[in-house]
Amino acid sequence: MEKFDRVAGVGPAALVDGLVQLSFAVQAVLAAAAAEHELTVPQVRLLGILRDREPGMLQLAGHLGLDKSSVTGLVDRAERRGLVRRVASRDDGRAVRVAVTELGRALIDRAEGEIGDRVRALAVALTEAESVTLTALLDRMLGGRLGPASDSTW
Amino acid sequence: MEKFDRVAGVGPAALVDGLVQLSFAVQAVLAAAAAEHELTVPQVRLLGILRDREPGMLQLAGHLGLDKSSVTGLVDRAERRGLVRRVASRDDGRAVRVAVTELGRALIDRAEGEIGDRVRALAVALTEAESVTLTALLDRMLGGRLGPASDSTW
DNA sequence: TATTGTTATACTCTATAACTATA
DNA sequence: TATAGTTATAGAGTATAACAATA
Repeated sequence: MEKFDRVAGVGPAALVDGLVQLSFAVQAVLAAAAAEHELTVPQVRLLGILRDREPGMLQLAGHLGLDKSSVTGLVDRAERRGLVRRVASRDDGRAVRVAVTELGRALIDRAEGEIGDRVRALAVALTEAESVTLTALLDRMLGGRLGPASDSTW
Repeated sequence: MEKFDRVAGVGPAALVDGLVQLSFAVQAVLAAAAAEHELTVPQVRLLGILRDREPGMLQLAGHLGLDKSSVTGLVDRAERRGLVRRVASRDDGRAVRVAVTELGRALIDRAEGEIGDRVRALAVALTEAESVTLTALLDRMLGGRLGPASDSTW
């Protein structure tokens, strides 16, 4: 006991604080980078998922962790802007699949580039070795979900 | 070059991905813990700031990074629930200060306890040494803002 | 009956612009 | 005039409950 009390910024409380503060910093960067392309964070997530998928509304809701009715609105707004389109399923008259348009794909590519730049900038204070260490720790915390960039969905 | 291509989950892209994924994980935990006490994340931030301050609306807007009109709404909803109250300033007839009530203080204490537990749980996969390393890296990224827990504001 | 998706409704959060009251 | 705060308005995002159409 008394293992941490003497050093400010160390110990379980500082870890919680750091994780929370960092999450706000990352989200702020995400929102700002998205806004630069007239997107919101949920819209970026939506388009990111659609980059290599053409899911139904329920699958989309599952990916996003949202209610299906929320996804209806999200897709409505994206469709109104020409970023995605609903495609009627041939085998199931009730179902639709959601596909990204060329416009949407171009937009998400640019937005994610900007997001990458800005998030990377959060780590400029770290040496390359520290970045590698951090990446490994994040991977452990996320249960090894940090795979090849291709299926980075968040 | 070709420094990273061979190992999945390492390299700048994996770092960006990890930071983004972690930020979503932390925010989800925050929202869930807050909801358990019928709070939202912005309400938790508000009450957290008021734990050791009694700021005016503009100062509050500064702390939260929001427009003053947004803060009006935030404080309105908290006041309606009896969590905060507006106190008229004696020296300036235009100004109000916002103070947390006993009810609000009790609520934020419980909510932050739960948040601490749940955020800590995100790091269970790490050894104690790794946690210390991670905390130090977070501190570096945040520009040394991880001080004693007392002024943890986010 | 069960499933897929939309609609109706309601709320929180946020911003911009215009306004009130005081300084 | 400048400042502190509110109001009016608008829009995104989210959920719950009820509904329509198809399976």
